[in-house]
Amino acid sequence: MLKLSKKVDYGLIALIHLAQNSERCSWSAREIAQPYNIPAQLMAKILQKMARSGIIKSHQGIHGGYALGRQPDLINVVEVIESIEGPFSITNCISETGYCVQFDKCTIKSPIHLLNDAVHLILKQLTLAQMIGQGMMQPKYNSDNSSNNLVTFSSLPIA
Amino acid sequence: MLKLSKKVDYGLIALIHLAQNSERCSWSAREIAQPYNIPAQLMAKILQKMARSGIIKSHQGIHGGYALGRQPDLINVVEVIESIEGPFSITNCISETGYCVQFDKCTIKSPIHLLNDAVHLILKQLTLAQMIGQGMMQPKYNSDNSSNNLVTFSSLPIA
DNA sequence: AATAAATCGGACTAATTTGGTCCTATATTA
DNA sequence: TAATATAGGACCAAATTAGTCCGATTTATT
Repeated sequence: MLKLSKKVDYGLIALIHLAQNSERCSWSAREIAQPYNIPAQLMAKILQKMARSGIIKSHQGIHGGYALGRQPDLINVVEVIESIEGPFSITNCISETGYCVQFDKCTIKSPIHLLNDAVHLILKQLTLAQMIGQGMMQPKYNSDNSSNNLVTFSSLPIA
Repeated sequence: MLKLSKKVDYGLIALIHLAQNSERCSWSAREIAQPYNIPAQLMAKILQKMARSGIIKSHQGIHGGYALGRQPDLINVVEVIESIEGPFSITNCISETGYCVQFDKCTIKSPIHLLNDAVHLILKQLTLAQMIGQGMMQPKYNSDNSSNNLVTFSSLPIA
């Protein structure tokens, strides 16, 4: 039920690892996986997917490995999810493969859409930079006028 | 990945059905399920769970069935999810059965918690009343001072 | 040139979760 | 007392997710 998959968890852990250990410019899948007890081959797969989407960059060969592909403030959680699991959506009826059988009888389309967009926005606004504590969770004013920032983490209780 | 289950979908559809057809005070599981092509026995299970938590009320016997247990504006999506699937959480590590193996090595606890609370809040604020169009998606001002209304649907793009 | 250690990526298997069915018991009303 | 409903546990099926295996390629080092 509305759960983040382990793969995405692992992906986020890897990104945080890379961000917090950027003095070394190449970490192998095994090196990243080991300290967190994550299966190395699985981690490799996840890193490959994130590499394909440009979130991280890879280089092959004997001293190959991974590093961040962008600065932490330019990497958000939606990208991570989508690079690992494909297009983001909270229900099955909003997939690219077509709509569900019940679609025309479905009474929850529009509220679900609303929910979907709300959650999407939250995930899009959470960046790796925030996750590693660069400006994370401090209340901040939303003084800019790019008014698609409708839900901000800074307005949350824990903040 | 972060998907609403079919059971919750069905639960919401049932609630909307009851809310929009409240002139009849008793709908059987089969009657509710049929028009949406939902398996009747499965719907029965879901209704039973919602009844146990008080969201709907049931009465048994030959002309038994279900009706809303509260007014639509007093029923929110978190309750529905939790009545059907148990405690709400976006990751497995925040379960009541204890924390995951990686917990102490886990670097994403606090951002995940943040996410969890944000999504929880959104779901809690979406009521059945909003879903059936009673005040749904119209922009409205947040003039009350119960300042835990931090994220409002009225502030979303689609609104 | 050979070797070692890494990524790349498809195919496959295992484990878990979710969706759905079946069956028996109990309640209620005509 | 018969018919039709809910209640709910046990169970099976389907789908999804997690994890493994393997062969190919890349690249630095010896």
